[in-house]
Amino acid sequence: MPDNALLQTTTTAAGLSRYGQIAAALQAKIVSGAWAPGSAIPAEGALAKEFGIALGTIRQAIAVLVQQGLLERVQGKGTFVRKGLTGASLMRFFRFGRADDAPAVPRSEILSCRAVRLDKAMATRFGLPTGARGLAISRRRWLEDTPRLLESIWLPLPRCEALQQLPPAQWGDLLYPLLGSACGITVHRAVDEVTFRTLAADEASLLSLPDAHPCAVVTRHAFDLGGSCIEYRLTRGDAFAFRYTADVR
Amino acid sequence: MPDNALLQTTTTAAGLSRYGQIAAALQAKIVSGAWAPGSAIPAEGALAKEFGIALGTIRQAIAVLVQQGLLERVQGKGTFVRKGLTGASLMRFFRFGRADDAPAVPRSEILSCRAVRLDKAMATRFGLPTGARGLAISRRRWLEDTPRLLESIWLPLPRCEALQQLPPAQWGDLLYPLLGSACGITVHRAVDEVTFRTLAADEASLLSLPDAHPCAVVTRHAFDLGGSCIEYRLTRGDAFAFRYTADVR
DNA sequence: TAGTGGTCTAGACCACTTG
DNA sequence: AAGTGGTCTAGACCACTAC
Repeated sequence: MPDNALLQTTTTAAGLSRYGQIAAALQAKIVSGAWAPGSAIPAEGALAKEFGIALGTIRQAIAVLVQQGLLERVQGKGTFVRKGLTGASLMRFFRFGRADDAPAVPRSEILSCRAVRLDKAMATRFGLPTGARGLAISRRRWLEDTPRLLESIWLPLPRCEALQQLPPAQWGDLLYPLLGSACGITVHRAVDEVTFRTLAADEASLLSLPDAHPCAVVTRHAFDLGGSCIEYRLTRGDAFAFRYTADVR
Repeated sequence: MPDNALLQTTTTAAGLSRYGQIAAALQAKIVSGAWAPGSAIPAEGALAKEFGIALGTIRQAIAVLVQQGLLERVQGKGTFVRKGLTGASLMRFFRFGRADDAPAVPRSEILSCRAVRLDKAMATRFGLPTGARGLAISRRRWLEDTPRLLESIWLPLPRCEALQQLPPAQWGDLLYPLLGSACGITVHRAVDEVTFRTLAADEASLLSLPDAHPCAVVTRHAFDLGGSCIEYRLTRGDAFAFRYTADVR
């Protein structure tokens, strides 16, 4: 079918290759929720037929989204929409306890949770106007009988309204699964920045550490499937328990 | 050519797909130095003919090595063997100076350099027997007129012998390019581990910081193209200048 | 103009998973 | 046995880089 060759010329039409356009179409399906996290997408053959393209091309489009972490291929079973982050991953920065084999989920204690007005910096992160409403949460996390981490969390309020209806006692230990079930938000990506300072008096007392003790501060921006920021979090923990491994190239 | 279909059955023969085998062959060319860093490898068509396979298959093999960071494709020009790391990348952990726009290369001051016997842990890293010879280097790094980092570096000695012939004054500020030019070693990958502690008295004085000041410690294992460890490095710097960004998923 | 990698096709068979 | 993704082929044209 030599006519198809002409279609390739459309390459520059949308400023994107054919498989790029299709990848965008598939991504829209995922972001919109038409294809739910954890579910299988149609088979390659079916998609190829639907879009009127060759198998190799749809495979290339899928490869793009696999690379982005939106899809996951499983031999013989199908291609699946990836579930979001669990949120337990913050513990990767700290090694409490004696052995390094226990990346357990710390118990969460909600210290406070209230609606606030967001200042300019915070509102900008969420793509909201200054003064927009948000949820400010203060949380302490325990490992066995020791307080280990202090967290300050901000969430955009129109989107996370459902959280306010639920009593904090029913939140459980992980925020992200809760955001999924209560608010329908899938946390797909996060950017963590690590810095270092000393603890203020109130922080130190909450963590049972001496005043001015060194602490590591992890500042997290979390994003949903569409790339919008849906959480800003500040986590503080004992600097001497900090340990992180980075692979270069 | 239906006979080629039978060749696919060879898949399990070597426990590797055809493109996997070819990727391994290409990798051997790179690791052995037959294809030098920075040079172009033969064109896809030439390679396909040489191995007697289709274009798509050789492309898949090349894609594997691109993913591994060994090759780099440039549209219209060719496929090139990537040059190794420059080594300047350790500064990504620290933000000295007022603005965050100056990732300058700090000046290197060699404090000491001598041949030593490697203890068990160090020798094991280099794949050498306990007691093998190594080079122990102590280095201080300056930004403008301020000492910023303290480095302890260990290198395996049969391989890095050429360094001993060169007076440290001629080493320059970067170790990896030196390893390349003097010893023919390409540093392809490194693993950095970050922890925090306080400075010992001698360290503090060398860095013009108060005794017991908090410091970040970066422990680096560097590897050559063949995956052998060829450097162990311990870098210490002011914890309050530490800043690192990690992308999750 | 020639050479390179980038995109796309149409169809084949292989390997894995499920019923 | 049927369905899915994984591998491979043979050949076409497109887009970029050089000379």
